Amino acid sequence: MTRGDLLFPELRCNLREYARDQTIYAQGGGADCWYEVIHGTARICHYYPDGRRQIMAFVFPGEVLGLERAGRHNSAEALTSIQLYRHALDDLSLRLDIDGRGEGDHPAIEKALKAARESIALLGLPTAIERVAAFLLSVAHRTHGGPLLYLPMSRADIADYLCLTMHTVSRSMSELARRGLIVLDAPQRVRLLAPEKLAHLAGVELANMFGGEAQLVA
Amino acid sequence: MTRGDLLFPELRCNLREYARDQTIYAQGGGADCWYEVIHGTARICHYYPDGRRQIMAFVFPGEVLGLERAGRHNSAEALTSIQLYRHALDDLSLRLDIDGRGEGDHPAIEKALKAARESIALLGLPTAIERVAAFLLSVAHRTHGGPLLYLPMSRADIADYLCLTMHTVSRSMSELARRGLIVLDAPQRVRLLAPEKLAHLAGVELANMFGGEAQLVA
DNA sequence: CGGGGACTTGATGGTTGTCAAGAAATGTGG
DNA sequence: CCACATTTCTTGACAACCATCAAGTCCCCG
Repeated sequence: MTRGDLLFPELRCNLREYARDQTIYAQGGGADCWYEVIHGTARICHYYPDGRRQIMAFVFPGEVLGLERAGRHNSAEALTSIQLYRHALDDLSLRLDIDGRGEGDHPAIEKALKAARESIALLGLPTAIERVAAFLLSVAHRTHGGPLLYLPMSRADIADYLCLTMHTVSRSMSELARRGLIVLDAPQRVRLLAPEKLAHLAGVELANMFGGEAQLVA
Repeated sequence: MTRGDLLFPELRCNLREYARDQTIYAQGGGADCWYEVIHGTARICHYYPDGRRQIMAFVFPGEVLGLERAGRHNSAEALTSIQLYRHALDDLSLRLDIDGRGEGDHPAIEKALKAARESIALLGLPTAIERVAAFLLSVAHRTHGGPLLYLPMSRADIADYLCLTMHTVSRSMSELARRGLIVLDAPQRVRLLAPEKLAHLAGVELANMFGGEAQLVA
C-alpha cells in the first residue's frame, strides 16, 4: 500500500522524509523545487505580520505543493511524518498519475489551480456548519473515500483553513453529531453516518466537486 | 492608450469584442481557448443549483481568464464592453507582457494562480470593512494605481465576490467614508484619501500584495 | 414628470468571536 | 501501571457583527 514501492530504485534519491511539525519549506525563502506527497499530510500556511495565520491548503497523498517559481509565499509544514517526492521546477509532470491519464500538458499546475478553486468554494459557504460539513466530505474524498476518517490536523488547523475559530469548529462538529450526521469517536476520528445529508448541507454542487456520494457509501 | 494598438495587424483576427452583460463563455460548456483582457472588465461567476452565485474573480486589462482545460467550471461575463485576445489552450504565453519579462515558462497559469491566492487572502479577512478596504486597494492597484478609481461592478457583484451581502458592502463603504478614508463621489466613483490607513485595515502584508502604498500616493 | 433599478439606511434576530471555565486526551516521570 | 502536568478539545455566557426584512433615497431613462 505504501506508494514508495511504486518507485524505481534509481528514483529514490528524490524522496524526502520529514517528521511531524517539521518545516518542509519556509515562507519568504526561494523556490528550487516542488513536491508530490507519497504518504502523510502537510499543511500550507501563510503567516501575516499581525500574527494571524491562514492555512491555504492541506495536502494529501497524490497531491502537490510548492509550485511557486518566484519564491515561497507560504510555508509548508508536516502534519504527520511525511514522505515526499522532489521535482525540478521545470519538470511539471507528475510521478504518480493516480487519476489515470494526465489532464493536459501541465497536470501539476492544474491540480494546484483545482485546489485553489476548492478553497474558494469552501470559503464561499455562508455558515460555519456548512463549511465543516464540506470540509469533512473533502477530506473523505481525498483520502480513502470511506465513511470512517482520520483527521490529521487539529481543530485550530481546521479553523485557520475555514476562516473560523477553533470554538466554532468544535461547536459545528458537536452540532453535526447531535443531528446524527456524524459520530465523534475521538477528536480526530470521525464516522460519517449520513454523507448524503452532509452533502446537502454543503451544497449539492460542492458535494459533486468532492466526488459525489457514491464513494462515501462504500 | 488603447492596447489594441500594440497588436500587429495579422493578429487582429484573434480579437473578440463583447458588450456589457454579454456572456463570454458559460459554465458547463467545453473549453477550447483562454483569453487575455485588452481593455474592459469581466467577472468570473460560479452558479450553484440553489441559486447562489459566487464571483470567483474580476478580470482587468492584462489579466487572464478561461484557463480550464477540462471544461468551464465558471461563466465569464462582460462587466463593461470588453476587448479580449483569444489564445489556444496549448499556447500559454501572454501576448501582452506588461510586467516586463515573463515569469517563467507558464506566465498565464501563474497569473491565474496568483489571482486565486489573492481571492483566498481577501476571504480570509475576518470583518466586512477589512475586506472592502482590501478590495478597494486591489482594484486601485490592478487598474491605474491612482487614488481616484472607478468600480465597474455593482454592489451586488462586490458582495458576491467578498461573500457578504450588498447591504454590508454598502454599510462598509459608508463607514470608510465616515472615517475619512475614502470619498464616495458616486456609487461607482471612489477617491482613496488615506490609502495607508486602508492598507493598515486590510493588513500590511495584503497591502504589499496589492503593490504597496507608493503607487497609491501618486 | 413618472417609473424602475441601484444604492443606502434603519430595526431586529441569528451566527460567530471573545472571554472564561471545565473536560478529555496525551505525555512524562515515578 | 499509575499520578500528575500539559495540551487539546468542548461548552457556556455574553457581546459584536452580519444577514434579513423593510423603508426610503438617489439616479438614470423613458
